[in-house]
Amino acid sequence: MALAIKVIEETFTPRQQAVLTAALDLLVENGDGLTMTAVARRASCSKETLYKWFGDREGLLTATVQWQAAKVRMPFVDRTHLSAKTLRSSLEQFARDLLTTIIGEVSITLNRTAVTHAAQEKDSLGNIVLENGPMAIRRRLKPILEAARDARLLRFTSSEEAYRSFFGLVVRDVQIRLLLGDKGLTQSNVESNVEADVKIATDQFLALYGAKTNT
Amino acid sequence: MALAIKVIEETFTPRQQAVLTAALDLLVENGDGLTMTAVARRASCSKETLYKWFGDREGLLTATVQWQAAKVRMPFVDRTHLSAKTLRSSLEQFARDLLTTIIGEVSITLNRTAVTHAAQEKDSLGNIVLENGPMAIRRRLKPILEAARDARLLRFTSSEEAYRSFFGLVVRDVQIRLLLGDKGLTQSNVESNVEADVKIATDQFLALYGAKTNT
DNA sequence: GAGCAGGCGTACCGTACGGTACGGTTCTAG
DNA sequence: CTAGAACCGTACCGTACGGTACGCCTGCTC
Repeated sequence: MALAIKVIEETFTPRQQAVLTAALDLLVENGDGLTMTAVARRASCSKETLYKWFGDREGLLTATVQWQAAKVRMPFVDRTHLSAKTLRSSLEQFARDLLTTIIGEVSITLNRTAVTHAAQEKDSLGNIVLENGPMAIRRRLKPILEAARDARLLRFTSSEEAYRSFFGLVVRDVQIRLLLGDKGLTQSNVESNVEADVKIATDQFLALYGAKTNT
Repeated sequence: MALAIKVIEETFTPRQQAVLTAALDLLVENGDGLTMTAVARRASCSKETLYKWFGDREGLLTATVQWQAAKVRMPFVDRTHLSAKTLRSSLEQFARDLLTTIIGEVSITLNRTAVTHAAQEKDSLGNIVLENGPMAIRRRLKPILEAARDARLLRFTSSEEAYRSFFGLVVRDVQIRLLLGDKGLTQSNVESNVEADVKIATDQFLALYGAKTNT
């Protein structure tokens, strides 16, 4: 809980951000096998500086993931006047953002790195990614859903369940396949289908949870 | 393609299977950081034997994942006489198997290992997991769906789309959260909800794709 | 200009681990 | 009984990498 708030406070000097960018680039290129030496060389700084700024490799990695993950910004959705139409477009917006984020190379890298670390009892990176990924969306989406329910546009008993259904309908098997390196799922391949998938997912979600007047 | 067939052929002596079991145990315990020395010690064999049998670390890992992933067996579903009732129970069975597999410690470990390797341009493990996970389910489920469509029990244009919706409705955000080490999602926590989730997912899928007579 | 802080580059250290070599032991074949 | 294969245990080698130390340069302050 303190984490999400802390992230926003966390500020880095431009030079430090340049270092983090280099680290992220290497992460995208070589996966978790990034070397302190490599980062130092890429960022044209000394290893000593890296250790001074970030403590150790883990710290550098955490800073990189944190800094990058916090960049994922969800667009603000107008909640004041909800209609069937604005609700649909809001949902589509959410679906679109979720999908485009998930299929991005940076997101894939961050998720892979976090998964790798979760396999070693180090769940800090996993928590960061969770907090800035699924949980962030959940925090944003649930109020909308509940407002829509109050406005009799949606029907459900548990907003948690509704959120998770939405997530599933949007993400499907795309994320896990990308994480596993499925070559049948190139980025451009998925990208070109985003709009259609967004439409389908939204339609399906509304079919399941929309009040009768919605189609 | 040749891979899926090869897997079945692949046979290991009991002794070798004991070694693979040891390797899997260490994988579950320590994540991908398993050491050849550790495997040798755990399995009471010499490193030289490991290298003789599996070539190198990569080979041992591949053999372990392959051997374990192939153990995931989907129950056979009767396709001969489909009714609304048998269709529903088949779908529930699929959902149940998918969920229980995904939340298992072994599955989590295998997926994490494969994801880790996919981050290093080594996608062989990812392919194995994909082939024995999502793809295996898809291969099994799609014929059922198509048979159900022919029997006027389901309605869809693309069986691929229908399958992916089913997958999404069942898995939702459970797998990615487990892979990321979400502590709010303990195994027992999820386990106790499997039946309820299976029911919900099946209901939702039938609501979306069932012919009108189905509820 | 002297002193000093920040930071670059490089050399260095220790260790962990993949991979190999080798001696000793058990089992099987003939 | 002997030869040899299979395999265990362990010692060993080379390297890669995390982390530290140090020399040097730059720029800033008084």
